[in-house]
Amino acid sequence: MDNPTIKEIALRAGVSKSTVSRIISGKGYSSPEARDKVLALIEELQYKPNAVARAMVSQRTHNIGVLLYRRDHPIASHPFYGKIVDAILLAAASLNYSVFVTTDHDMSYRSADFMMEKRVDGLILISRLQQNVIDHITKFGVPYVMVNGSTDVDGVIHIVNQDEEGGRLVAEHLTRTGHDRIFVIAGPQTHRSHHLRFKGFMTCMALSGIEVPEAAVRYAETSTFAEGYDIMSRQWGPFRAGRYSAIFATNDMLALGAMKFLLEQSVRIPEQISVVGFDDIDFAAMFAPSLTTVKVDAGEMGRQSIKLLDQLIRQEPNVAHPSQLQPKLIVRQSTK
Amino acid sequence: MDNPTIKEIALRAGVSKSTVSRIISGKGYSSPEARDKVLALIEELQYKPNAVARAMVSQRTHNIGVLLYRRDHPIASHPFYGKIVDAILLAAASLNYSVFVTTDHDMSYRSADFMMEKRVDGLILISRLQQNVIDHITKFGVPYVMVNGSTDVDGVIHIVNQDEEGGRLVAEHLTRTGHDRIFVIAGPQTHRSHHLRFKGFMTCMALSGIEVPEAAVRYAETSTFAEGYDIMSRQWGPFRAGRYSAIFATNDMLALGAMKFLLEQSVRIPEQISVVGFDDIDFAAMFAPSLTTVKVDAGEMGRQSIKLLDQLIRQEPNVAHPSQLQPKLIVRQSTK
DNA sequence: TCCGGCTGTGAGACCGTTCCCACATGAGAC
DNA sequence: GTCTCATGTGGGAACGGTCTCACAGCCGGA
Repeated sequence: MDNPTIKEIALRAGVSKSTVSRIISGKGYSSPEARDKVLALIEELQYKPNAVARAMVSQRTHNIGVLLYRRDHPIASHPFYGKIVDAILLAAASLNYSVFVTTDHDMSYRSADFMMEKRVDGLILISRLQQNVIDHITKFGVPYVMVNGSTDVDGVIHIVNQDEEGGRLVAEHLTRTGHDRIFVIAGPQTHRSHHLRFKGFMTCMALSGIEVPEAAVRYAETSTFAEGYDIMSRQWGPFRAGRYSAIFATNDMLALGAMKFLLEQSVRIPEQISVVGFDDIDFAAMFAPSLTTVKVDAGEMGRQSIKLLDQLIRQEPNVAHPSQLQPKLIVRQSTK
Repeated sequence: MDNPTIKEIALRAGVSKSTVSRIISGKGYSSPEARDKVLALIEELQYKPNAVARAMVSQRTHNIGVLLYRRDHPIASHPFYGKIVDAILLAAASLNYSVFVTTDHDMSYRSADFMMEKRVDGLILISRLQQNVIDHITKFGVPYVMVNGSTDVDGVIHIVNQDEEGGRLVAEHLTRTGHDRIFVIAGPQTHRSHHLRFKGFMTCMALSGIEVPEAAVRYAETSTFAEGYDIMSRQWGPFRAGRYSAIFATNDMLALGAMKFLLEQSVRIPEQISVVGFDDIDFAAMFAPSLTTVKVDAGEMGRQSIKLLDQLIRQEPNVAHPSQLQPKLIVRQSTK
């Protein structure tokens, strides 16, 4: 039942464990006879090298940790972050890394410390990590990259979308399609991406000479569907009065929540109100009507993150900081 | 930069590594003076025990592997399986397990073998694993549990929903609300849950004396949104003619796809057609109109799976096979 | 003939823990 | 005064690999 060891193989093959090791790793000399015998035994005994023992001597586990911060529940199943995780999993496998996925709550150091005990080769930090957690991790001296984090930290590889540009794309699309009374639902401004999307949008609107008054902006506490729905329900008065012709929400969840409320009030989208979101989560395309949004390439974020992390781990000389990802406007049924 | 070792601590504290080890583990004797000194050094040097070395001697890694099978892309981000993974992650952390998440494609042994090399303490298999993969894993002698797998395997702990009962709930709900012309979209019948949901539904309908003719059933190749949409678009003729008053799809994705198509044809839901899904993924509640469905407690599945796996790992004498989870009908806007 | 290089092999240190065992000290029982 | 027993400590094997080193043959060239 127990896993056979290299010693076991050596014993049966009548050679030393050094020889077996050499044959397995393929470096150093070995005679064809020894090779055949050992290889046959490996097959027969279903020998699987013990990665723990290997890690012990090589000081490399070939494991990496993914840390997600969670406040509002969804984590792996989050429609956006889940996509990043998926891409990481796939890309990591192709580079022979195994991935610990872990979700840090209540901003403790617990998961991070845990990953350190496990001696991961590197870390990927996703979403909003508190600054103190980042400082804590930095002290370990383990390579890490951030993905779509809440803030930029100097010198840290940070994979992000060109969110400001994305905001601009939205403004452009809405103004070009004739909207000038736009309501904005701005997600948590403490988060880099919500902030920049909002900023990019506002800047571009100002440049177009279209005013977005203070009253037309609502700041959301969270970036959830429920929050979008709530905000819209509280704004129902002005909307019924025809004050606005379009809505921009800084992420899809907020946009969909808002849409849901409007549809329940029998508002026709896009005939009466146009809606634009941001992220292009799967559900954006599935909603009825489907949501016009800005695509953030979560898959590419995941792939880049582990590619860069791998370079850091292997200590490649000059790891290029990645360029920000290009957002892309996706026009669907919710705008006209 | 390098992590301090127990030896380092011992040297600085002027004691042997045995003593340090004893103090850290808390078993065996140690003097208060030694304890103070060692504990202070641990704090000062930020000593973190090396889990790799620990695993080496204890033959327990405290790592578990989660294997997901993926054919159609979504994995961690899958609205249903992602929920299970989330619950696993949380529950595992509370039992001090770290979790490797891995996604097996093209039914290879690769991920499974990889997990074995990493010497995980146990495995959780989610969704459709091919029988040969299961056999392969069984040979390792590593404890594992299945969650919502495609087939029941004898003697294997398998955490599933009472899908047949769920199908019954749907039939009951639809007949009670006066529907007798029901169209069914049945997901892949090779998958246990789709099959049982369908079977439970049909059995109950037959008992109610309401016929569901062959022509009113369409079998889906996959269980995706796109498939639901496609199937409905191909059935548009009969629907337009008013042939059916309700739809039951064996999961939410299929149901939502179907609804999306109907809404695009300006069909009013539920006034003209009622729709019922199965799973209660997050989107079901968010869709407009929100979807009546049967809730499958993915969170509970995740929690049970690691609880049971832990018992298997710790070799507790009699691990009770879990009872199937109770499904619950959730009536929302899509039915009347 | 001797020497150097290539081929093939095994002994043993090492990675960072845990744990068993030996041993030393002091107190209390007889 | 010896014999326990509790307390405290350190040495060293073991876990399963990798890797360095020493060494033994053999061949060819000087």
